[in-house]
Amino acid sequence: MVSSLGCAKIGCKMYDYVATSGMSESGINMLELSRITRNYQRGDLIFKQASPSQELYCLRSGQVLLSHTDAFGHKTAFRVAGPREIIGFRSFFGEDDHAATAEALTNCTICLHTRPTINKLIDTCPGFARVFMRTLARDRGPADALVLRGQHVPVRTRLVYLLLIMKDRQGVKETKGNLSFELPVLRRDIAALLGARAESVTRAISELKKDGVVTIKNRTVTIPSLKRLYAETQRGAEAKAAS
Amino acid sequence: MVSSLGCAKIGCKMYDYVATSGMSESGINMLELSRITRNYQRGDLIFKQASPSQELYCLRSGQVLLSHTDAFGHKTAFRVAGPREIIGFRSFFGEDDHAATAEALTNCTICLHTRPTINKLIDTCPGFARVFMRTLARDRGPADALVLRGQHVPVRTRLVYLLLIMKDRQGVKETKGNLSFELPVLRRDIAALLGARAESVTRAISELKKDGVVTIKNRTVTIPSLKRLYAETQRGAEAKAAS
DNA sequence: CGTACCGTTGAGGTGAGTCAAAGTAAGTGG
DNA sequence: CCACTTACTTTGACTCACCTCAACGGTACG
Repeated sequence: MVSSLGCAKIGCKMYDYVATSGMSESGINMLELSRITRNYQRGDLIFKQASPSQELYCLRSGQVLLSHTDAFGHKTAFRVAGPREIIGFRSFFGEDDHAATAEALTNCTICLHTRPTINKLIDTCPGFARVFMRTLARDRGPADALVLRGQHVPVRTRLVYLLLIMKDRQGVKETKGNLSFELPVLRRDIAALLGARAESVTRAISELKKDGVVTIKNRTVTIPSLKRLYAETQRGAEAKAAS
Repeated sequence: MVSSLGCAKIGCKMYDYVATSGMSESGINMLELSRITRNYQRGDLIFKQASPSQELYCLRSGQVLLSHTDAFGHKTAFRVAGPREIIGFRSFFGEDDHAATAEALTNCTICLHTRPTINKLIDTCPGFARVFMRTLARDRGPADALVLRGQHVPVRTRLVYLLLIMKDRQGVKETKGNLSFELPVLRRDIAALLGARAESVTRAISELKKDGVVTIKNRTVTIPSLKRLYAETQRGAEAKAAS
């Protein structure tokens, strides 16, 4: 079993929420008492699309891929969650079955919080509800990657956007002027995030490499010039102002 | 000026929320006192992308198109709101600038609710917060139309989905076995909803007509067989089960 | 009767999907 | 340590749905 350190000690998001919502010790104790900690192996399903949503999941370590499979059997990924992020909240508060599948990209440790506890927290502290409303409102859910999936933007550009997002989420190393970081996902997952096929991702990668914008070797991304990467973003964007 | 009937009398959504959240008269009075009613003409902007979000808008009559314009100047519509629907709540609770533009498709009457009132309602009644959290969680926002914009689904099929959604939202008439209803939007808006171009929509429409699935003349949609229309939905969906 | 907007139709180009096959990396068991 | 399996990645050839551009028809309104 995992260490029994409290949420406070490990910098858990739920703890932050309870704390910033101006709640006393009692709220934190409530969380601690009902918290369930689980470990997942790489590849494990944390929850599955269309299964009932019972808990709120709070990542302590590891990475999780959230994806949605439509009626046509097409898988679209819309979020990569990391430590200190909460997942499953949309279905939880929507009181709906899970709209997405969560899969462990790496080994993960996750805290589960049950409905009675969360409801009690909401009832006793309006601030807590307010913080969560903010989270819900800001999370675009499957739309998070709206840019990433707009058909009018070429795969190459969408990939660049994704890299810029990933860069800020993953640990970035700097070696002799080059930034580099590790991708937490496979080609096929990148494809799912971009709404493209793995082959197209490969082609976009080799194009970007050819043009010296970024190099992606296996899981390692190397950026010679961040400026150059940002410039890529503007490709074909002579921004015809909207009506 | 518009009639001063209370929200209760006109079946306003906000009133429902306050009522079902088990709140007393006081909550409803609070709403009534601070409510501002406005009229908009067809084509008017109700709020604009990137402008600060100050109020919650509750439609009393008319139809509103919600759309988002990306950095490339591409407009994507993601929702058509009608009477008794609330708009602008995502930015309101996200405490962000508006992520979308709301435009009146027809003449509209809309109630505005200000932040202090809403906050007070949340603070005094956890049930009210809970109801709104449910709304926020269930609203996919710009992703609502995820199916409608999946590139892997042909425009023709996406259009059929849209028609099925519209059918349930608009008043449907039945004349000698044929269902028919009015589209509240222009071709260009349909295109924005589908993530396609107006020309492609036209082509899809004429194809569907040729195959006798639906007829769309100007704004009037005629459906000879609902069964046939649903069947259209399955086009090319030999559902290769996802991995 | 012109202006303006919407809708339709046609011709042409292309980005990305599909299919198929070869190359590479990683784990397993003898 | 090496064959063998399995999974992931890359490359190439082909096809097609949709975009783009451009012209034309229809309807409303001054």
